[in-house]
Amino acid sequence: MMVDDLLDFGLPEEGLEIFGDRGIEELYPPQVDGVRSGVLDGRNLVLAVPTASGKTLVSELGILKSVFSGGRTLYIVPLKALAYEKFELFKEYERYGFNVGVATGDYDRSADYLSDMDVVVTTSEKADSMLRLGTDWIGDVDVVVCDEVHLVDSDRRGPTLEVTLAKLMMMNPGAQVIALSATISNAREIANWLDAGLVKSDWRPIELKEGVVFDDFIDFPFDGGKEVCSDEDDVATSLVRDAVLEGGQALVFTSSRRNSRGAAGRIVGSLDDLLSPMEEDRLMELSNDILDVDGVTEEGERLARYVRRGVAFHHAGLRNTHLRRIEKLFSSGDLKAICSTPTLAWGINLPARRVVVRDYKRYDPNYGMKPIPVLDVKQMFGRAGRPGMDPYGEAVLIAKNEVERDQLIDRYVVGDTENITSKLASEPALRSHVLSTIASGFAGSYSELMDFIDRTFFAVQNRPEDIQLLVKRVLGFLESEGFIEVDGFGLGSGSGFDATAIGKRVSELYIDPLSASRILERLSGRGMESDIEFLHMVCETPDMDTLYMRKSDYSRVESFLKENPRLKERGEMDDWFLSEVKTSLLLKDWIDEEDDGDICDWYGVSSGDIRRKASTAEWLLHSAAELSKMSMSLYINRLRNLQRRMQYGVKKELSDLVSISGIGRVRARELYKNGYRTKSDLHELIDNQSLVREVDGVGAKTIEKIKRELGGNE
DNA sequence: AGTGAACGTATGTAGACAGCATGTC
DNA sequence: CTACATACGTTCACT
Repeated sequence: MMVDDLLDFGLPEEGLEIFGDRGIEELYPPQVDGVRSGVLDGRNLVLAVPTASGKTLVSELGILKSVFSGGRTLYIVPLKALAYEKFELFKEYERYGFNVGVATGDYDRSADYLSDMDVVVTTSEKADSMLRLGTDWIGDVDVVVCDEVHLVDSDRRGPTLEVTLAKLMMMNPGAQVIALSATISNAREIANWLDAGLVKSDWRPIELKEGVVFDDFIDFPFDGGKEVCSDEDDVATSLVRDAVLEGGQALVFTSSRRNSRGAAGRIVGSLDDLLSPMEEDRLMELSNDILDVDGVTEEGERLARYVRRGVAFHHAGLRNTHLRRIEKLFSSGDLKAICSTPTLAWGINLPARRVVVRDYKRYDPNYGMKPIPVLDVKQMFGRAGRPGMDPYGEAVLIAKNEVERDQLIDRYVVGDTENITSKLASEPALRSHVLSTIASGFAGSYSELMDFIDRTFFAVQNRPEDIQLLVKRVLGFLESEGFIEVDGFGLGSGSGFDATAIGKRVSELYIDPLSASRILERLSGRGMESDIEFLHMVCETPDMDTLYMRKSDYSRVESFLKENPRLKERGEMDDWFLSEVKTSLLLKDWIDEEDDGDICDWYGVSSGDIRRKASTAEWLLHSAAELSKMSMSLYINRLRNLQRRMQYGVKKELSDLVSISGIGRVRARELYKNGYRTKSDLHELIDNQSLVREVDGVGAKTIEKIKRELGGNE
């Protein structure tokens, strides 16, 4: 089917232009199936097809059809980075007078602003949050697109996705639902849930050879085999060099951050003779950019050193700027190889000629090393082959012997993916979503609550009765904590309920009700004195992921506790408590302006981890301050103060300086050292440019920026 | 004494969403 | 039901 033919199916003519501009003439087979299943007639659709086989376009057919007749679309994705990526894509529509917006936790726009948008791209949590806040326009949506629906399978985030979809469908009964999924075996079940047609296909726009390597030979069960040119003693390195020799790039997936650095370290050097002088010059430049952002930590320095030679590692501990930069450098072809933890498999599309899954096992504290799900490996495999650039893609696992090779082929190449299952029956998920369902008025009684649960994916796979016991327990918890009020005596099927003011606020703040109850308990207690006690309050909350206790951490943490008996009283001396304390100490060092490199060394974390922990802490400190306000606690100012320091990682005395854009913890400290302690002190600096040189890290450009900001404000 | 291969042992382990008010180095 | 790769320390042969 050609794009032009879509007119017959009801696509507005302008839609043709959009696709035409992208150079699309003919539809892929799964896309044709989507059309035949009625995307353009507003029918619900589940599209279970491999990555990069044109899923987005099918959803766009529904979106364009709707939007051209005055409709509104909500497009839900699992990652912030994906939200921005889709946002950029849909911006093309603005040419036709449509408004496109993004809403994520850190790129937030007012509900008012978003209500003028025809297409809003958002994460599932942000969508959930907007529902909790009672955002008006969300009840006026005509198309709901859910990208990567198979993530309802995820323990932590799946429940949010299914609850949010269920609510959106209840609020917008007439809306078209388009769900995009990886090829999962029980896609039919998802389709049943969403009352949708199903298109399932393994078709790919570019040939993908999947296989297993052993003894310098890749066995592609469906595509013969291939000798690997192995002049390296490390298999992964040989595979990478081999791919680069053929003019391609390679992605190597590893099971841990350390392994990703290690694998990259072994590849570095094996590509030197394959880089042109021009490429070397460019890489040198890019490497220096990386040092500019983070030249302080050992890891940042190492990353820069590797990038100089065409290789990078990639994992969630790196700073966001580094991650985005590495991704960009790989798609531009400057980098030849990336060694990555599973982040890259689920993030933005970053195709490579060859994908090497070096580690197919991942550590699980309950079991030891455990083979990862087939879906995860398929997701990594799916990154092989750049459409239009590579003749084909190759994806391989590495085996250490023949037996393992055959096992790997059976399981990961020939085998089916696992079924996905609802994780809604997990207590942490349930207490949060039950509260929000009540607080936002979706359910005012037990029977309404169960009616709602009946609309979730959980109810498709289980009898709702199976969740009742758990729901009752959760309701009991919410009532006893004062987050909801229940009519009458006891919980019966006839009982009605409503959220209390504080329960409503907890739901809006988007924190786990258990976090809220812990915080409220601390705030009502007597005499919190030192910063560390507030920081620990935040770290003992289930919303904070605490740090792992290394052997070498015990002495440090235990001796701190010895000097702080008040803190020591708060818990048993078990690993759980100690890791809370360790995390609190990291946060304390952050707001005491300790050096990045030192913090990384002391706590065994990466530089991006510090910021991620700090930002979670800031959110929780903000929530604590809000709860404090409602419960008349004495600590509001204290919490606000800490929140502010947490945001920038500074001591109190810098808070004035740091509020100026362009000035962060480092520059603020430099300015302070040079006698500029407040905004008004800075006017002197601006008026007397010759003094600028005295302050490290503050150049003419920054001064210019400060000038503009201060001039505007005063 | 210095170097370094070869072997033994201790160690640590993936990811990333949310509020709020505006902008890192 | 199910533990790996790696960094670091020690030993010992050889210059």
